[in-house]
Amino acid sequence: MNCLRFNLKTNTRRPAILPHHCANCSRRGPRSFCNLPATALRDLHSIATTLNLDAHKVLINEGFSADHVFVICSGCVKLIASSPEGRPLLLRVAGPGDVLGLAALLPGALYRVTAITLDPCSIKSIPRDDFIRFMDNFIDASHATATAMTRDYNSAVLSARRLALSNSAAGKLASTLLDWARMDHLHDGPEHNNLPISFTMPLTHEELGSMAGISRETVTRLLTKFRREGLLDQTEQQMTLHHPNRLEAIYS
Amino acid sequence: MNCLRFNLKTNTRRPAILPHHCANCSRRGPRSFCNLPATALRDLHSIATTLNLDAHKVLINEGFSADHVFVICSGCVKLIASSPEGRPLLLRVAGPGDVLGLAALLPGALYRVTAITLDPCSIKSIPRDDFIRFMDNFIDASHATATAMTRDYNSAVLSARRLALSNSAAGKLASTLLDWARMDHLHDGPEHNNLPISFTMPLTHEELGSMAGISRETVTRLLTKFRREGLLDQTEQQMTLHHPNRLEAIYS
DNA sequence: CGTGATGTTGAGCAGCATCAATTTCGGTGG
DNA sequence: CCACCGAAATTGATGCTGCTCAACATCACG
Repeated sequence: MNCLRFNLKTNTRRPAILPHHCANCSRRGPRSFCNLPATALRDLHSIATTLNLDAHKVLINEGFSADHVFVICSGCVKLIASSPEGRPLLLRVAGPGDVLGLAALLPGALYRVTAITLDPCSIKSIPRDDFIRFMDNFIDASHATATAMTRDYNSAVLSARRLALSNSAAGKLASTLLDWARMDHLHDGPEHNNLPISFTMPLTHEELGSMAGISRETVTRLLTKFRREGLLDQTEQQMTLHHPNRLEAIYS
Repeated sequence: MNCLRFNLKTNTRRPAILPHHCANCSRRGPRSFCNLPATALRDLHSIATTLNLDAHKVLINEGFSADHVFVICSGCVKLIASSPEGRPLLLRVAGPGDVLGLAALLPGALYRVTAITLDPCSIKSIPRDDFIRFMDNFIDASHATATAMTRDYNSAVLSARRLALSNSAAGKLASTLLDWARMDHLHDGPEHNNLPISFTMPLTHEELGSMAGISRETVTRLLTKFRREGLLDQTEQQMTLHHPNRLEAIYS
């Protein structure tokens, strides 16, 4: 299998970062936090600082005082919960339009996760107090924040469920892949169809393992097993699940 | 060991439910959602319906359309994420002052967890639209909601971490107990002391197991092992952790 | 005193983590 | 252009942990 990480570095799907005004942003999708009225966008732009980060840089450090909120303009960021002794747990991968660091809304709170860029990123950074004022001024903004927090919460619940529900490694990996696929295709039609799903998989086996709660070697073994059984295919970073239903049915 | 569940039924610590006005509520603590100015409380009271539920009743059903927000006035409610095949995962136990069903803030969202009362409960039920209007009218209410959602999120992350970080059952159970203890003592002083912690444990071994991601029998075995090693004690529903640090150090 | 839910303890087995060796592949530098 | 390097992927062998099954004890309640 090819090396995903290095393909990423030369990937041109995400173009070079051009500083731009939020009001003219073309990357904004319907599910983006920054899908807001023009007046709110102008305010948001005025209180934000743009960061341009290389790949593999630490954006948020678990345990540090939460004083900034971040909005991803471009690039991917992985969110990790860790503890001194244990291995890291990859909670989710955030993309353009996602908001990070919402724990900062609570006075005196600490960041509960670490955020690390997967590829070069353009990210807006907003001081806590300015963001709270922004929310209080624009009801749309406060609704968008609630939406973002709900998404965070749901994805954390999915993570927990994944790790607990199935006792077999195969089941954990299968539901990790399914959760991922569905996260990318929330806008699509009916949920429980059996059509093949394609999505971008920018993670290494190690990272996938820390997302499913299993070891790197087991990820390799299971992916080859799934491929042999015709359940999925992978070329470059594109992963295709051919029989979502059959993956769903794996629990032992 | 004594039977926790049945003790609970005859437990008088939580008095019989008396309908009362939110403004005069004596149960309201500093961390309660309903720790709000009098004007907001009057509005909250006017839009809410009070439910009095017996123990072991279903309050929220996973997968159903989220159209109500709930505020717990008295009693305990367990939050469960489940899936058709797997065993249930107990995410957390909510108590007085907690808010449930915040997924209802998103239009068209579904409840992602099931909520079941552990003992007789008094719970306020608020229709989605009224709650959103309430938030928009009172900035304090919208801040309190953000606080509640952050607590939900943090507790979901803790659940996920618990299940993933340690590969041994002992580690999972230990961190479950520690998380629980700390949830009850957030207001206390420094975090990393080695003083004994006492708290109420209203769960059966089965429920503890579904919280830690281990089997009922393993819970029994480990609790007796911990007790023999002097790490904890349990009389009735009171559990005392004697050496938090030593519990913390368990990872294999 | 029967019943059902819960707690306790023991024995055996399978699945997965772990360790170890090898391959593949991009990038780098001569 | 080739040799080297390091990161990631792959494959095999082995040991141990905790799940499962099973039998029994205990308790609350009707």
